[in-house]
Amino acid sequence: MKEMSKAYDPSSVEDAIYAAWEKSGFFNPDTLPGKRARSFSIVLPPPNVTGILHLGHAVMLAVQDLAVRFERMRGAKALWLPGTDHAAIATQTKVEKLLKEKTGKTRHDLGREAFLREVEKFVNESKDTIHRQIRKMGSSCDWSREAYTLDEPRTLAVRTVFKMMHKDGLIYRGNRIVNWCPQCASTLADDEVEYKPAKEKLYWIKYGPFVLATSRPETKLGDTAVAVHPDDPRYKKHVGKKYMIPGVLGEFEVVVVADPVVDMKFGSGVIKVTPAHDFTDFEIAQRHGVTMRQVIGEDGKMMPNTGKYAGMTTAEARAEIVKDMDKVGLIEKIEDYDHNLSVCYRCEHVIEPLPKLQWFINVTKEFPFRQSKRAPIKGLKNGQKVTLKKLMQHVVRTEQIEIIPDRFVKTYFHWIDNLRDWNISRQIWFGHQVPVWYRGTETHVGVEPPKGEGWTQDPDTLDTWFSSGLWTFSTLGWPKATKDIKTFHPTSVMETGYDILFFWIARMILMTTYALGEVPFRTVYLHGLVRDEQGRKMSKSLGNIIDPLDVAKKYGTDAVRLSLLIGTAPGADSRVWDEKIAGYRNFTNKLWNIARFILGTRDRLSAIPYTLSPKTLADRWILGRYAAVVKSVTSKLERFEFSSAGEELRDFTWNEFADWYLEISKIQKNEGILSHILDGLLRLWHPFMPFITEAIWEESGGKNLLMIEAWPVGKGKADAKTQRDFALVQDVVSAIRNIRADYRVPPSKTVDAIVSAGMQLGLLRNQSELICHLARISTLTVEQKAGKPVGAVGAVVRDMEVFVPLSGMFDLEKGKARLKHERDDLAKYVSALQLKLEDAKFTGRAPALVVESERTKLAEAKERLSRTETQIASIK
RNA sequence: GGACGUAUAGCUCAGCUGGUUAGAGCGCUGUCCUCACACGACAGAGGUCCCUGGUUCGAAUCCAGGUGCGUCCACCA
Repeated sequence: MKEMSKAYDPSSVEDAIYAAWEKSGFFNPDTLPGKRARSFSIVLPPPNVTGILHLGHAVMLAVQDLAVRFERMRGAKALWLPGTDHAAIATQTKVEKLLKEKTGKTRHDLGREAFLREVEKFVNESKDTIHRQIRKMGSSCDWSREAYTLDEPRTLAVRTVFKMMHKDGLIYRGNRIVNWCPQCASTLADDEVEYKPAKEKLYWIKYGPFVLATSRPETKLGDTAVAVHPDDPRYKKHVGKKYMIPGVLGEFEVVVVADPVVDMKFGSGVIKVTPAHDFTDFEIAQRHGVTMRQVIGEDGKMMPNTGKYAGMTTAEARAEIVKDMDKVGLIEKIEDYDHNLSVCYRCEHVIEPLPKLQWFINVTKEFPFRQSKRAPIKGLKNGQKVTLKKLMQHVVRTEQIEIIPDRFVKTYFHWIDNLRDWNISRQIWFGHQVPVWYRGTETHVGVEPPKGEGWTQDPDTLDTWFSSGLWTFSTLGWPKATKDIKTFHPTSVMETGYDILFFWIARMILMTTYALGEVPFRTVYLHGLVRDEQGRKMSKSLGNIIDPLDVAKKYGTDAVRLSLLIGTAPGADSRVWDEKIAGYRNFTNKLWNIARFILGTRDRLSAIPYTLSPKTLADRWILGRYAAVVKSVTSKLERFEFSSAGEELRDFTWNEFADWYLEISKIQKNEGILSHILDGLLRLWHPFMPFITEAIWEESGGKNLLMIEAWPVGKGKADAKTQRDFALVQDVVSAIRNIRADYRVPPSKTVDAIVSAGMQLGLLRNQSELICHLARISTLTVEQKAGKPVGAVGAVVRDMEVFVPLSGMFDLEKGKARLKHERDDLAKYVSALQLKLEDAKFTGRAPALVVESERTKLAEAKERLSRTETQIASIK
C-alpha cells in the first residue's frame, strides 16, 4: 500500500474518482447490482442551458446528491435524472445581444430560421460547460437519461398536452390585456412582472363634471368610461349617464359605470377607465360592456390614432399632453406620489399593459378528471368534474404532496386563490412553437402538422414554464408508456429553491395532475438563497460572488458541499463565506488523518475480520455511541434533516471518536473496533462527502466502490451505565485539567507541565497516556511502564478506580528545568487534585450524580403540583 | 395594504412538544511541533437569550402587545 499523504489533497483524486463512478454504470439504476425492490427518483431542476454554475446550483446539487446516494446505499433503485432548460426568453435575449455585438444585426435581419440556427449553435456549446460543472460537484446523475426541454421527446410531450387541453376546452385564444415588455417585445406572465418603487406625479384633472386623479394622463386618449363606487353618494346621480369630455384632441364620449373595485377614499373617488391599457380598467370594461380603444403600440409608442402625439414614447407624450392640458386649464393640481412601477423581471423595462390575441389556460373551467390507474390521486374519481385550480389545491390539502418546510403550504394556497388564467403564449422565436396551424378560416391543433398545402403555423411560442411543467414525466418518456414512467413516477422528491415555488412547482402540479392523474412528486424540499456573510445577495456589482468551482478547487468539492449542507435550514436563506468553507476543509483533513492513523498499522480495512470484543470501558462506550449515532443520523436523513445529521456526525467523528477514543487507542488499541467504526464513518459520510470517503475507501483496500456499499446498521444498544461511567471519566479528566486555585502557575500550564515532565522521564509518551492513566482505562500502569515502583494519587469514583499518577511519578530534580516549578507547587497541585476528585464525587458535577439530583427535583415538582391540584379541588 | 418568517456569544447559527450551571463552528487569548493531523491538541475569556406584560412551582422555549430586520403577495387610478 502506498503511503497516504499527510494532508488530504482533493485535486489529485476527484476527477479520477468521478470517472470511476461514471464508468461503473452505477449512476444508472438499471445497472445497479443486487435486488432492488424499492425505487427512488429525483429529477434535476434543469439549469438554464446557457448558464454557468453558481452557488444556488451547488446547493441544489449537494442536497440532491446526498439524498440519492443515501437511498442508493440503502438498496433503492435510485435514479437522479439530469437535464437542461431552454429558458426561452433568457436565451433568446442573450443570443440577440451577442449577435448585435458581433455582427450588428438583429434577429429580424436574420429571419426566424437562421436566427434559431444561431441559438442552437450557442446552446450546444454552452451545454458542455454546464455538464462539466455538474460533474465537478460530484453529482451522481444518470447521464444516459439526460433530457432537454426542447428536444424531440419533450416536444412530443408538449404538443400532446397542448392538444389534450385544447380538446378539453382548457386552452383558448382570446384578446386580453397582457403585460407587454416593449424591450423584449413579448408578453410576460403575471409573476414575471416586478415592482420598483418610484417617485411619480399624480395629476388631478378636470374631467367633464368630475375632477379625478391619474398618474398616466397620456392614457386619457384611450378612455371610454368613468367609474365610481356604487355606494358613493357623491356620484350616484351620474351613474349610467354619458358625457362628452373635453380633451386635448377635442371632445370624446365616456359612460359612467358603478363598480365596487373603485376606492371611494382614494383621490376623488372617480377613476377614468382605459380598458386597453390597464388591467383593472379592462375588467371593469368587460363587466359593463364598455368598448376599448388602443392608443399605445407594441413598440411602446403612441399609435397613429393619437394625432399630434403619434410616434412619441409614452413618457414624451405624457409631458406634452400635460403641457397642452394645462394650456386649456384642464389641470387642477399636480401632487408628488410614491408609486410602484411595474417592470420586466429580465430587462427592467417599464411594462405597458396592452390588448393582444393570446393563448390562455383556463384554470377555473370544469373538465372530467382522468384518474391514474397505477398511482391514483386519493379522494378523486375518474371522470369527476374538476378544475385545474381545484386539482392544485386538492393534492396539497390532502397531503399527497408534502412541502418542506410546511409554512410554504400557506403561501401556496394564497397564490392559488389569486390565480388568474395563465397566459402561455410568447411573441419570441426561441421555444416550443404553438402547435396550431391555420389555413384561411380553418384551424388545426395537433401533434403533427396537418397534411395538405397552404397551412401556416401560429408564430407564437409557448411560455418556457409550459414545457418545464411537464418535466417530471416528460423526462421519463411520456406520452409513451415507458418502463421508466412505471418505475419512477411519481418521483420521490422535488428539491428546488423556494423562489420558484409558483413559477415552477405549482405548474408541475397543475400539468401532472391534469395529464397523468398523478402527483408529480411526493415531497417538495425547498432550499433557500445563498447569501454572503453579511446576508447580502451575491452580485457582480458588490464583488461578493463566490464561484463554487473556484472554492472547490481551493478547498475541495467535499468541503464546499459540507458548507452548503450544514448550518442551513430548509426554506431559509443561508450564508457562505470563505472561512466557513475552510473550516469544513479542515474537517475533511481530520477525517483523512483519522483514517491514516487507523490504517497506518495495518494493510487492509476489510481483510481482517472485526473482533468487536470490547475489553475496556472506552470500547464499550464508543460502540454504544456509534450505534446511537448511526440510528439517529439515519432517521434524520429520512426526515430530510440534512444539516442536523451532518452536525451530529461531525461532532461524533471529531469530538468523540478522534479526541477521546483515538487518543486512548494510542495506549491500548482495539483494532477491530477502530476499523469497524472507520468503516461505518466512511459509509455515513459518503453522501455528504463522496470524494474523500471514496478515496479513503480505496486506500483501505475496499473491493467495490463505496458508492454502492450498504448503509450501516446501528447494532446494539447504548447501554446507559457505560455512557454514564465514561462521562464520569471525561469529567474527572477535565476536572484535573481544570485545577485552578491561587497557584503561581496558570491552570492550563499544570497539565502541560505534567505531560512535559512525564515525557522527559519516559513515563509518558504523550498527553493521551495521561488521560488513560487518569481514567484507569489502560491496563498499563505507571509502575509497569517505568520499571520501578512509583506512587500515584488514587481515588475511587463509584466503582471505578481512578489513578492519578502524579506525586511519586516525577523525578523532580530532572524535571525542574522544564517545569520551572518549585517542589511545593507540585505538592499543592496534588492536594488540589484530591480535592477536585472529591468534588467530582460529591458535589454533583458528574453527570451520574446530576441525574440523581434531577430526579429529586422532578419528584419535588410533582409533589408541589399534586399539592396545588388538591388545593384547587378543595376550593371547588 | 395583506401574509409569512426572524431576533440567542464579536460573526454564522443549534437549542424538538417549557425542567441541570444556555450550546457548536469560526474568530479572540494562553500553552504546546507529543511519532494521525499546526488544515492540529489542550485550556481560557466572552451571553440581561430584542423589549414589556401574562400563564406556570419553573420561560430562551408557551400566550398577548410592542420594536427592529428580512421575504413574499397585492397594487388603487
